[in-house]
Amino acid sequence: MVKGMPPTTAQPEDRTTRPSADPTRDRIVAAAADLFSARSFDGATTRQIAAAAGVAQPLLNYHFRSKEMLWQAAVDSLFTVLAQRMADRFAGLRGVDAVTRAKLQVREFVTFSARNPQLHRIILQESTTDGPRMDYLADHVRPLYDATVALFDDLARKGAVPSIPAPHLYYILTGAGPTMFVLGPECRRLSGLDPTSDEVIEAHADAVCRLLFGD
Amino acid sequence: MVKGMPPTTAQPEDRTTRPSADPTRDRIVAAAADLFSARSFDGATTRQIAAAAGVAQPLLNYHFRSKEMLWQAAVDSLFTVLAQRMADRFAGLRGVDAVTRAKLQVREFVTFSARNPQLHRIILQESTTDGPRMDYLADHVRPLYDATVALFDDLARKGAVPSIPAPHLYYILTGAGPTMFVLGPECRRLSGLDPTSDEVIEAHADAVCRLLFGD
DNA sequence: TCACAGTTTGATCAATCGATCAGCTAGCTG
DNA sequence: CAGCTAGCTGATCGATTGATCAAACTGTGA
Repeated sequence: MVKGMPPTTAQPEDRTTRPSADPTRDRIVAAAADLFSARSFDGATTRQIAAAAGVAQPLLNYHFRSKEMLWQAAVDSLFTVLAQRMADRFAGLRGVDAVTRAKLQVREFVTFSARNPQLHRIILQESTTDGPRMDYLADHVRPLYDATVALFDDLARKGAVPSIPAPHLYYILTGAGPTMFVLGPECRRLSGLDPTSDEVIEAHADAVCRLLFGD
Repeated sequence: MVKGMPPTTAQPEDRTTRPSADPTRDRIVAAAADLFSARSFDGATTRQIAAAAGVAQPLLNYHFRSKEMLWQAAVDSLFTVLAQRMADRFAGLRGVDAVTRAKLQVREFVTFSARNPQLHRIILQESTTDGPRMDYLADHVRPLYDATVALFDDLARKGAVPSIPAPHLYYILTGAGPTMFVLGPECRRLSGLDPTSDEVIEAHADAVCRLLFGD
């Protein structure tokens, strides 16, 4: 039973330039993120993911030990992209006053979630099941939640947003921002708008900021 | 796992009924609505639904021809309850002026979605897959969408809500209202609030109305 | 009373799921 | 060169899926 030892976890310390597994791994993770977000954990099959990545199905169990751990790797990559994006945006606003910076951060959140609805979809899926995968997600979301709540508390003190308890404001923002894009297919059918177009995304960011900040 | 050979129905009243199908059918539909919303179409198995309804699994194929049609029956029942609830609320507000009536309707929508998140969860699940089941849902949502857009257009003309294009306001409302409760398990972990408690629900309805209507 | 029809169930089907295993390939190492 | 090993695949496993079928139960009408 003990054969070639499968790499247990995703340790970036592997400096091997062998037949280089990393590109293949990345393709699998990207395909997994897409299919898990589109069809949910149960709905996406390992064969579909393998086909989308252009590899054989057993390779998923080779690189990741199970479907569950492949899901975790996909979630990790999505959170990494989101955190990187928000950090970049924050770093680029060093000199700006707090309220203007907050407005731009909200805009960034809306536009990012419009073009990357996968993470929101996965969180919505797992939140209904409420299993151990929800624990995993909550640990990733918590830093973002804490930072956002602190931001809203500060803005409310400054009078920039209505004095609504921060947790409620948080769920109003995370609902009002991405829902139009998470429900993209529905939105297209009902309103005729294309939720992937730049104009619609900008208009929605305008709407959310207008409602939150008053103008 | 109670599998008595006599019918396992724990019904205290067995007076008149022949094996009439309707009560059993209703139990199956209710169990299907719960499990489909909690675990998605693929995640919920027909055996789980049958067990929750207290019947054998082949009975689902007897009353409904397939899993797909059972899902449609569950969706129908959820939409029927929602439409009935909103119609009742609307009928009870005959003499009230338009703006006050709109505020109370928004409150009703928020509190209803808080206590009945199943429908929102199902729509969110299917919107990511975007298959024929999304067509089925869109046809049910369309009347609600049209009515809400017309309402927002009227409110914007009256100056009661910010002059934001109605489709964007619609998705802001359908996002800001139910998301805290659709993400109930996440909300409990991150904020410590109980999204099923009356106080939290009322506070969220306050917050949404405050943001939409300004006061 | 008895046969009939609507309900319900246990047994079981083919299909598909995630996972495992042995074996093939290719590149580095000595 | 030969040997080794990480990367990868075809074949296949047991478990579970939705669905089907014959048989059994039960109240009702004749």
